[in-house]
Amino acid sequence: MEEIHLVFARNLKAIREKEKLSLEKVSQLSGVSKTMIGQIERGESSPTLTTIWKIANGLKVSFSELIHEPQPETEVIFGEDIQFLTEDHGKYIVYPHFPFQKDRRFEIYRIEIEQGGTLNAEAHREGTEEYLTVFDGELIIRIQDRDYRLSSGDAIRFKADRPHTYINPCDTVTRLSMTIYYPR
Amino acid sequence: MEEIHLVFARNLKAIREKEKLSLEKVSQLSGVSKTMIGQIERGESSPTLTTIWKIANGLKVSFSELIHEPQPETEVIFGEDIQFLTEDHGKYIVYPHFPFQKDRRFEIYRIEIEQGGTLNAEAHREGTEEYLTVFDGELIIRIQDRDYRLSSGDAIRFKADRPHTYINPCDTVTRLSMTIYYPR
DNA sequence: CTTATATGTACAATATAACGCACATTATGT
DNA sequence: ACATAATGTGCGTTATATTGTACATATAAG
Repeated sequence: MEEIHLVFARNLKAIREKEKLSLEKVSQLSGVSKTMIGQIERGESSPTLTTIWKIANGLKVSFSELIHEPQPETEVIFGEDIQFLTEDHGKYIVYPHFPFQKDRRFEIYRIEIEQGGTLNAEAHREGTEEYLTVFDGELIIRIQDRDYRLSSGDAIRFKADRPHTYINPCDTVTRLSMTIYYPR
Repeated sequence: MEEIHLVFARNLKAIREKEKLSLEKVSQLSGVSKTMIGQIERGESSPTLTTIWKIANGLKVSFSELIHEPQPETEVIFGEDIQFLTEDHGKYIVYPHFPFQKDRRFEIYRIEIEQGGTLNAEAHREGTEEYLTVFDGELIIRIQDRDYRLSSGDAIRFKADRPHTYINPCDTVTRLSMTIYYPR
């Protein structure tokens, strides 16, 4: 996921050049200093909400035009490029393949749990659902004192707006796909 | 026009309370400090683009949900409440009745020009148009060496993407309505 | 009532956004 | 070529966004 302020930077510069405006002109139109406009365009600064507003008004463009990242029709994410996260002393590894995007309502992760690895997850927002598919090993999902044991090839859907626990009961690694859906 | 960060503040607090989340929880979800969340909600801070992003992601809400100001069906603007601007040593007074809004494409001002008042306006963006209606006095609009003289009751539309000048040639005040339209 | 826990605010310290000015470089005109 | 203006960047200063800790108040538990 590209840094948001770099998206902003690129969009701002594109709009400015499309309108054939100088930094000075944008500065006058928006009431934001020329220096700051330059820094923002170069991605050296993450503008404040009020300055974003000033710029949007000065340029007569919508907020979303400035933060919109053009989505390619096809997108490839290579595993080695993903910045993963770990829990439970490195035994629980999360690969965020498709993080949340405002216009979608879900995000997709890949999870690896080493032998004996465990993770206690807090309750998510009301109505949130999780969809898990196990690819390798065994997985126990504990939800409200109920245990569900899944093997490779199994899948489960459950309401994630309550605490739940992921457990790898075996001595082999467990690998699974996780999709989280946020309603509304 | 209400300050944008106050709109953000209200929306954030509304969403948080709707979800029954504490400041602490929002902090964990977003990775922004509890203190900062509190300050933003109280309108004491104008958050940075990156923190706006963090909050939007943590709460799984769209950017626009946080900056959207619910528009009442009917809105009354009292002249005395308007913060006016002056040019030409106070002889040219601007009352911004309906400033630009992203989803609209125009803004409406009321202008008063004292006797002998003059304003040289820079060229606006390509395609911009102005619609003027004179209510009192006389007005001369100078566009590319052409003078257009208007009296009370007259109106004019012209392309404002070039320099133009407003002149009150009389010894009485000139009052007019100005609508600026931004294409695309 | 007392103790513990949670929730929101006040405060001091730090990081960084924002500004004004000066500089280097590039266009523009004569 | 030269002067002039315009454009974008570097720098020091100021303003403020952000954080962590401590505090106050409320809420729940015993």
